[in-house]
Amino acid sequence: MSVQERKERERAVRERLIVATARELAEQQGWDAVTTRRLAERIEYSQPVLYSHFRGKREIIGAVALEGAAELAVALRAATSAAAGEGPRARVTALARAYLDFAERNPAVYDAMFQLDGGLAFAEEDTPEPLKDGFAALLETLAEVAGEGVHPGLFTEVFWAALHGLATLTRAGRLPTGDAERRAELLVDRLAVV
Amino acid sequence: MSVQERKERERAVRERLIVATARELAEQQGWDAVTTRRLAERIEYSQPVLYSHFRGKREIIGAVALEGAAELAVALRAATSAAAGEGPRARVTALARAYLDFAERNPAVYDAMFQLDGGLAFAEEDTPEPLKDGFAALLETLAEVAGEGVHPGLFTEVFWAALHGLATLTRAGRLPTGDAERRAELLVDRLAVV
DNA sequence: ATTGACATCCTAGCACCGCTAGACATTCAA
DNA sequence: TTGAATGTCTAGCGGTGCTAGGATGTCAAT
Repeated sequence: MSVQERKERERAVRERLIVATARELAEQQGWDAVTTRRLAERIEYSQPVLYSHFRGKREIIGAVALEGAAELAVALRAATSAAAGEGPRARVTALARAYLDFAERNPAVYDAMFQLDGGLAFAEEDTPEPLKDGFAALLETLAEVAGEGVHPGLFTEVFWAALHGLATLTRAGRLPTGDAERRAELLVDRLAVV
Repeated sequence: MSVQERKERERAVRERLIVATARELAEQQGWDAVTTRRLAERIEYSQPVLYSHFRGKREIIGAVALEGAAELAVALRAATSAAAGEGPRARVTALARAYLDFAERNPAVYDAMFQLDGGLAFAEEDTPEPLKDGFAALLETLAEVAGEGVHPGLFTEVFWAALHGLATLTRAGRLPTGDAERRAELLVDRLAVV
């Protein structure tokens, strides 16, 4: 059965290549430039090969989104644990900064996660693990500043929504550039109960 | 010169028809369904007529966005002035509710304003008047709860971003349905200084 | 009234999109 | 050696935004 195993391995490699290439292309030229033709050309296969791995373009976006969610969770935990000894206030600030930083550095991935339709289920039973984990990473740090009598999950949702709003409006040019840091500080000041 | 005036009037009418039809179609079936062919068919003209009014589809989206911004400003002012005698806290709550309500009732228009590319300039010198006015409507009510030493404009940006995050994440199914009201209350409780 | 210039509008078509049917080659078990 | 199964490709479908160029109508000047 070694032959079959090798084939499966090669298939898995190619699938990762597709996702990585889609992501790269999206970061370089935006998601509009990620067409099945261009993507196929870049991986040096024909278009139908894409459809032997994914049901369609939307699933490819979904795959990039999952990859991004896992990375975001890692980045958030890295930031908060780096500020572990500095009290909840500093941890929340670090969390917010890390979140906004991720959105700014990986705009296409961020879009795949929250802006585009990747066919993923959110806030439901069959929500993929990386997405739940990303939310969990937020919850871990935010739970301790939710305040008395406030449900930590609800508080996390609100905090997350605020960060998401800042991230998207900033990047879409809807907010003046330059004050990003001050806005983040104000948000943490007000929302977090320390 | 009356003939020419009549023609200009008719042109203006047709332009409004295009925008209204695009909006209607978008609200009924989503922006994906708003193709130049379908739009042309609905207004009972051929496709090229659209391009004698707008440079392209993006400008049509932009026109819908401007219309929406004006309506949003009206809705926000109506809500706050209805709660005029109830203190700042009640006014801000009414404002937040009105904003989220508008986003929920007019999803396609909201998308045109903040999600899609309508080719509009935001937060710049040549920002169209309706957009500035929409922000102004927020600012009027929020300025009095910005808190000491906090720039009202900056505070409004943060508050707006939070509302925007709630609106988009809720509608995209990224947040559990049903708790929308509690999230809005929490947001007002924390952000507004009363 | 006729003519010519101008404005208006439509038909037809471009290049591109996501996606798929069916032909072709290759690989493997009988 | 052969037949089936697997893998990949070419070619094409119906759709998209957008536009060139021709047809039609309207007007002022003769």
